Parts: sequence; C-alpha cells; structure tokens
Amino acid sequence: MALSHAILVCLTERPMSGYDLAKFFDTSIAFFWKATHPQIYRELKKLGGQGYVTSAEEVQSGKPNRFVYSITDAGKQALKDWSREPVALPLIKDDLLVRLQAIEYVDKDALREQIRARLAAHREQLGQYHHIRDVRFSDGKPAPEDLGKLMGLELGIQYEQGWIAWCEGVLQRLEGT
Amino acid sequence: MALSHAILVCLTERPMSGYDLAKFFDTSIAFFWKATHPQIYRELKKLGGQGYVTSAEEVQSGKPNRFVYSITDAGKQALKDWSREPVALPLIKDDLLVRLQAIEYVDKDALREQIRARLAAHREQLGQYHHIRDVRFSDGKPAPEDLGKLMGLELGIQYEQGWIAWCEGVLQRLEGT
DNA sequence: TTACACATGTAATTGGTTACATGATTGC
DNA sequence: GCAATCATGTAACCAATTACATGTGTAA
Repeated sequence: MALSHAILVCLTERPMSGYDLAKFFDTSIAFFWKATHPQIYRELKKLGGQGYVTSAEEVQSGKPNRFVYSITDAGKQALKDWSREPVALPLIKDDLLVRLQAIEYVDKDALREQIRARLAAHREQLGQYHHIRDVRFSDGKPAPEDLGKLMGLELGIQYEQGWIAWCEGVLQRLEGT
Repeated sequence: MALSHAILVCLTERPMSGYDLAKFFDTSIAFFWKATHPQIYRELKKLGGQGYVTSAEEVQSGKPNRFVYSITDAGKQALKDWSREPVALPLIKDDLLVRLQAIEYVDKDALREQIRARLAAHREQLGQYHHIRDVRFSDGKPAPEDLGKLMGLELGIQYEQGWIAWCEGVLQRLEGT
C-alpha cells in the first residue's frame, strides 16, 4: 500500500495534523494522490504504531486541540526503502472515456454537457497550477529540494493543457451529431 | 459504481465470456478502465441477476466450456440512464510522482531507473495505440459509431506523448544530481 | 516435460467511501 | 438563528487485489 508513504512524504514538508493532511491531499498533491479523512486518521494510527511518526498534542484555546504528527528517522528510512521498490503504472478509471466508447448507447446531450463540465474543471485546475508556479517557482532556478515538486507541477500543467485541447476538439466534432 | 457499466459497454461491442472480458480490459480499454478477473466474474453474476446480461453456455470440444454473456435491452436502457449521471474527475494515484515530491528522501539512482522504465512503458503503449489507429481508422472518416472510440484513442496517444516528453526532460535534468 | 493459453471460479485480505457523531467559534 | 470552518474520530459497507484452486490442449 502506498497511502502510508504518501502521508510520510507530506510530513517531510512539515509536521501536520490529520486535518491538515486531509486538506493537503485535497489541494496541493491532489494531482498525484487522493485520500479522505477517515483513511488518513486510520493510517496515522498505524504509522504511529510502526514508529514512523510521532504525535504531539497542541493545546489551542477556543478550538479543539490538534494532534500534530511528525516523521521520525525510522519513517525517513522507511521512505528510502520504499523508494527502491519498482513503481506501477497508475490506474486510470475514467467514466467519461468509457461512455465515449459506447457513443451510440448514451445520451448525446448529456455527454456534451459532461465534456463541457470536464473542460471547465481542467481549466480551473490549470489556473491553480499556474498560480502555484508563479508564486513558488517564479525566481529562476529552484532549490535542489524543490526540483521534484517543480517537475511534478510541470507534468500537471501539461496534463491539463492536453485535456483542455482534447475537450475543445471533441466538442467541435460532436456539434450537430 | 462503474465497473458494471464498463462491462456493459464492452458487451455492446460483441458478446463475450468472462475470460474475454478480462483480456479486453487488459488490452483494448486498459487506458480507460482496469479490472481483474475475480472482479469481472463477480460483477457478471450481479448483472445477470439484474437482467442486464444473459449468458449462454458454449460447448467446446477439448477446451472447457465458456459462458458467453450478451447485453439485454434492459442493459442498454441501464447504460442510457447511467450516461445521464454526472461524471467524476478520474482519480489519479501515481507513486512515481509522490516520490518526486520527496526527492531529497529517495534513492536517486532508483528513481532514475524507475523513470526510464516508465518512459519505456509509455513508448510501448504509444506504439500499440498507433498500431490500432492504423489498422482500425486508417481510411478517412470513421463511421459515426466509431467516432467515440477514435477520439478516445486520440486522447490516449496525446497522453502517452505527453508522458514521454516529460520523462525525457526529467531524465536530462536529473543527470548528475 | 515444461510452459503457456484457455477457462472459471472462491477465499482472504486490504483499501476506500459514506454515513454517523460531536462540539466550539466565527461571520452573515 | 444558520451556515461554514476547525477538528477528530467510529461504524458499516462496498470495492479491489492477491493468493489459492482446478483442469485441458497445444506447441516448443
């Protein structure tokens, strides 16, 4: 399983609570990995049991207390061990493309609407990536420890641009059919 | 859930056995959806119970008998109903990109090797898509019922080309780091 | 004789989603 | 008063993967 490792990777950036992690998965690294909060809380407990993270209760006045998790040296070692294992090709499961395969059997108006919605979502996502790039990586050469993040971001940008171009082309060809 | 609908979509092409479907998922539509054979057999049973597919035992000499499934009219109606529901953005879970996020904490030699392997996989996949395109869609305008398949294929080609370009760039930038 | 393709399934485990549950503060 | 955000968790259910299980025919 790799959710545990994705969490460890997040914690190399900075210590976080379960809540922080859930938001981080929702925004920053949503392009690479997704996870819901029950999953994250469950996994944090397991990681604690393995000694890969430690938690510290942070007392807050007015708000409920937070349990902030940090990666341990053993956790960093676990990351390095994991990084030597081969990676699988990502699984893709895309309803929209499945529907396109059976174009005779689907509601074409609904399909067009779904493609327009998808196009809007990719444009929105591209905008966010551009924003992150401008804010975090505007100044020439990135630091070596940020190089991987920049390259991931570039893949995301290219991916969204590809989808946008494809959606536009498909909408044109579906017009009046 | 959408595996059931992916199976129905496959069966609009032609009747198939569970074994055929497993291969079909592995080759033809692997870009859109993936499924293993226990999943498929389980799902076929459920679809039969709902009346969306019918099965016929095909006696073969020498080989074990096959159960060939066909989509019913009710199944076609279920596909149409499903096609009106909104689609979700596909989930992405890519170990390689997660590792790239924590580039300081991973084994760089292993990472380079993994990217080379990924590059090779994308080149291989691109070759297969080109082959399918040349065999199935070489002659000018596709039939209307094939248009969706062609557009899906074009997305796949673009997707693989994007990955290939990205992998090549990343390998160059990681050289000697 | 070894391996591979055909062909179908079950069992056990792990992973993921949805719904439920609680409770304070802030802003409209 | 209502909704949203912060904050953490459990329970139940559903989906997916991996391993187990069996047996035949064909070709190297």
